[in-house]
Amino acid sequence: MPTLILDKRTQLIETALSLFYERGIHAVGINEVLKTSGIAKKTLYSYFSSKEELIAATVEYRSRLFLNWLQSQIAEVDPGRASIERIFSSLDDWINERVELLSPFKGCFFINTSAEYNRHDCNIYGQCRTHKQQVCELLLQQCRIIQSEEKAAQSLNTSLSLLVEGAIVRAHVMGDKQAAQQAWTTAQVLIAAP
Amino acid sequence: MPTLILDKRTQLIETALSLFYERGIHAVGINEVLKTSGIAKKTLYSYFSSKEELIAATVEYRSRLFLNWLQSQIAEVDPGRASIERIFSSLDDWINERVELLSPFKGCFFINTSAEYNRHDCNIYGQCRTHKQQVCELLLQQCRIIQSEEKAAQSLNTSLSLLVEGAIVRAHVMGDKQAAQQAWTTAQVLIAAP
DNA sequence: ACACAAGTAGACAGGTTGGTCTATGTGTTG
DNA sequence: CAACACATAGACCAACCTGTCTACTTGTGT
Repeated sequence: MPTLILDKRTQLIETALSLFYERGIHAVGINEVLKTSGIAKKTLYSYFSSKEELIAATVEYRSRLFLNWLQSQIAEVDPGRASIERIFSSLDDWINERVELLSPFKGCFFINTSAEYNRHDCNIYGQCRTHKQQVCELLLQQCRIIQSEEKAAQSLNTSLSLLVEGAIVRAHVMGDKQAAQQAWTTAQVLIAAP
Repeated sequence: MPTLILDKRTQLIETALSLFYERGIHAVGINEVLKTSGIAKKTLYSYFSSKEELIAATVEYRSRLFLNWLQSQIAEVDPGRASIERIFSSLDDWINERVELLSPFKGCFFINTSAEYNRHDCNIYGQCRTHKQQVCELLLQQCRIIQSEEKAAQSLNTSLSLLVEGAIVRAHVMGDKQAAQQAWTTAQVLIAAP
């Protein structure tokens, strides 16, 4: 039964994600993932050839989860300015743990993972980079709508991306739970600027 | 000879910092710090009662190093706008590895460390938070000079802090080496805004 | 010359790691 | 019922972890 096969695999990934996100990847051993999920070691190693592979699958899973969630948020409002506002308000929801899917808030999983895996030839690091680029691309689409000139759109995109990343970091490291709101206040100035 | 005593201690901290910053804290064992520094295990445990204590000392050391460096950069120019510009250009120097003292660039040590130690009752996490607040305070002093109204100064301060943190993250995770320059371009809009 | 402080080298203990492997159970299918 | 794929439990291995401890070396001050 293929659904059952996927279930075990998914259970492992979800358990691993939850533990990795909460405490960091190196701090969590395979045995703890197994004990928490109630799955046998042999089963894990039938789906993943190593811990590294489980990590890669976990990062991939989180990336899809996050992008799908963000996209669904944008889909609820008009493209352009309203979507950008929604991105910041969604960020606020995430930071203040109003999104069950992403709770509890422990900063950005990809920033955190990049801290532990930052060698340029490491593909986990590459996955983190790709994820951030995808989020950035999503934002760029909205910038293009309110800035017809491509150069201006890209410039706005970068500025807004800086604010988004900054908000996540301030919220996590400094405990600034209003970071996303302040980021949006700042963003409005940039959008209004000539 | 007290200077010699300090030397061994400092050597350990500097070696640990270099390894921790490059590869993450959990990924580096005590034995590797010892082998790299050429110092005996017994000596380490005469200065620090545990790895945790060495980590704490390492975070403290990096915090002082970074703050002193940043302060010395600001001291070279006029207070106010020029100092803020200098902060962003120093950030650019750091990211692009023109500051030997801080090389090689591997993102922010405190963001990275927060990813591995994020429990609220963990004092290492507290150290990271304190460091960020100190950097922010340094920036606030400059904001106060160009914004006489306290509320406006704080608002500008937060906005600039978001850009600074965002630049560090974009540079590290996305490999955007121009992040600091773009952050400054954005900052100028905010400083000029009414 | 001798005591002493501070260093080195590294064995060792007890625990954890990632990963392999054997033995056993279970549920579906022919 | 028999065969099969898939699961579990957990022993086991070699490597590594933090931290302790013994034994030896060095340099300095009196």
